[in-house]
Amino acid sequence: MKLAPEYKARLDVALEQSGLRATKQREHVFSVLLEKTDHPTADEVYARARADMPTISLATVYNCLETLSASGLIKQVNFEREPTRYCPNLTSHAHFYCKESGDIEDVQLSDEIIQKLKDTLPKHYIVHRIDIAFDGSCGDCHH
Amino acid sequence: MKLAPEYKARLDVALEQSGLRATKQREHVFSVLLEKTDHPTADEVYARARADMPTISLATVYNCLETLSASGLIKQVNFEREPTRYCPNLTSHAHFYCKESGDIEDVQLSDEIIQKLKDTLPKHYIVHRIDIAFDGSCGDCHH
DNA sequence: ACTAATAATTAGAATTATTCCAATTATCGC
DNA sequence: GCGATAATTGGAATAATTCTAATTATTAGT
Repeated sequence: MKLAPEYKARLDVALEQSGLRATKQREHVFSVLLEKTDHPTADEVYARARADMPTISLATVYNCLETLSASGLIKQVNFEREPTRYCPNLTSHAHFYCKESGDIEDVQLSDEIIQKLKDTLPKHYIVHRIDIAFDGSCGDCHH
Repeated sequence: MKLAPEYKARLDVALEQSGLRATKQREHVFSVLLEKTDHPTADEVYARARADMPTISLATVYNCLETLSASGLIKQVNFEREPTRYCPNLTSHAHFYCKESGDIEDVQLSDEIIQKLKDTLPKHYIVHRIDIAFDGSCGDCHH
């Protein structure tokens, strides 16, 4: 679970820009998210992080997820009332949540459709973020 | 805070179809949501409901909001980790959340754009619900 | 209307995800 | 390496929501 040099560099730059320190824990939590991009919850990240860093605390996992989000390295994803999930995919995308399997899939969105959505708003509105979540079944997972 | 006959009829039909009873509390909670469509939270609905029905409990408000949602009379709206809000607008729409004022606005969406979004998914996917939330500032509210 | 069966309401306890707190430990610039 | 500052830690606290068990209301059948 070592962070590839390109991601390590990206992490250092992003934290630096936010005036935050690059700690072992932040690096490790980032690597956990990059390793398996299945949108884990904080608890799941905690469980995975402890495998290699048994002394990390849940509070620190929450702190790291928060600082990584604030630095723009990861995104938070919310579905209804479920626990927040975390995602290192920084491109414009929606999420498809399959009720049958519980899997969450990234759905790439074109700039065009994002623009069309923004165009539905009054012109002077400023958009900081668009969240798009599909609920349904992907049909690939009859169990 | 009396329910207009058309809404009373709609409520009765929808509850009937779900095999649920039309109780005073369900009617009253529905009327609270129709009266001011500003996307109140359960706590806010509770406060407003108590004005005319002082004995209603918070648990009942949650129950009513749940059954009204399940019967398709209202929708639940979630923003990030904030408490769930409730909305009697049943048309296809997104929500715009203004960080400055805290106001939530309905944004009508054309069938065309909804279809375009669905088209980004593999053809065999079945969509039960699409949630679209904008975060930003509406510019109308500099305070 | 009356009764039995079932469903809904109620108040409060329980749960869950998350945040806060105060003490300890680590990091960074010098 | 040292001192200042920031981060981590474990546990307590919080907030929204759900659960539970007892009471009350509604409905269908008589």
